[in-house]
Amino acid sequence: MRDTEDRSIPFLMHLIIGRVEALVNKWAHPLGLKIEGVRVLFRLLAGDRTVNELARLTGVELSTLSRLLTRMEGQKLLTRRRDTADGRSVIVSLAPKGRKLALEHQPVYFKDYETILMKGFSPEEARQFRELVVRMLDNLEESGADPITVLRDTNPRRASA
Amino acid sequence: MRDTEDRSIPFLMHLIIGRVEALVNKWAHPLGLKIEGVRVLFRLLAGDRTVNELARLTGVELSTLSRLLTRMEGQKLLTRRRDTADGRSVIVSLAPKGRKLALEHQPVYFKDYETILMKGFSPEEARQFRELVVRMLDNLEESGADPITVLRDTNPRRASA
DNA sequence: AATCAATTGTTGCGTTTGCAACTACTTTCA
DNA sequence: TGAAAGTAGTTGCAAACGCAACAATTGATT
Repeated sequence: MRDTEDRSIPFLMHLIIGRVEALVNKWAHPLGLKIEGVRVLFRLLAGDRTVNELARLTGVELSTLSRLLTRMEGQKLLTRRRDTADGRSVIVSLAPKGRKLALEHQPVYFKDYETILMKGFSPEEARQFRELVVRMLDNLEESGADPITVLRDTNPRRASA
Repeated sequence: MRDTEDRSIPFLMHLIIGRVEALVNKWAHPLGLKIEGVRVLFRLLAGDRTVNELARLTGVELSTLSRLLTRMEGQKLLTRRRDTADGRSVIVSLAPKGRKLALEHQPVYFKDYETILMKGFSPEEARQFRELVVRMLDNLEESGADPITVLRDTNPRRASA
């Protein structure tokens, strides 16, 4: 007998994400990072961000992120400085070492994991999957889940060097 | 400027799952459970399981699951007993209170979250999405990720009462 | 201007996590 | 049969987590 849960879409997606993130973590381990750290690096490649923005954009809880940033600062991957325009905010930027790492790995990274997942997908299937996923996010938002700000992201503080 | 990550399929799915599980957790909180606990209950509805099987089927790490089971046993939701046939295994069964809870909530649960996600999907779109998700799981497995045993589940130890 | 509300980021604290070590039991195979 | 290898489950431990409380700053209201 087969449980109902077996073919539940949220559960299957949960499984997929779990495996993908395990793969990414294994990949990122030699760099001294976990997947959240990788996400932060790649985000910053587009430009500086406040801690809050990073939290929204990466989906990492604020206090967790704060501590993660402390660690990554210790690894010389990024820097934090207080915003002179708004004294509450802290602006996070890539340090040279972090930029190098991000630039080196970003292109492969994104391509690889999508390639694995979508192997054997026709271009039309890939396109449609992507569209359905975005519609799911919209549906979620309408139904009272937390807003998903990534999809209407604002510009970073300062473009990447 | 828009980051590459914004439209990365794994990241978008990560966001979806995060929101869905937050919703489920909010829903499950009055029951004294979190989403993993809910999954365990629903699994057991189909029949008894060893701890190992439950871990594979729910995607919860073994030691985490062991402790979760201890808590749920304390809540009188389930029982544990050693397998007489194989003295290493522990068989987990629903207690009356847990069965009641699971029976009450399972039908709504699965329907609800899929309904939210797939709102506005045509039957054809829903069918195709499901198919593509399953193909993703297969792709993952081929590419060296941990096996995803859920899709070829064996029978439970003993059918549900 | 003065107060009150709201926002940003960090830290304290109790809980939870996952790895590794461990015990207990079973299977293998020489 | 009897050691060695393998498997199931629990627990110790250090690290990580999220909530709530907090200080610092800015915005709104009068």
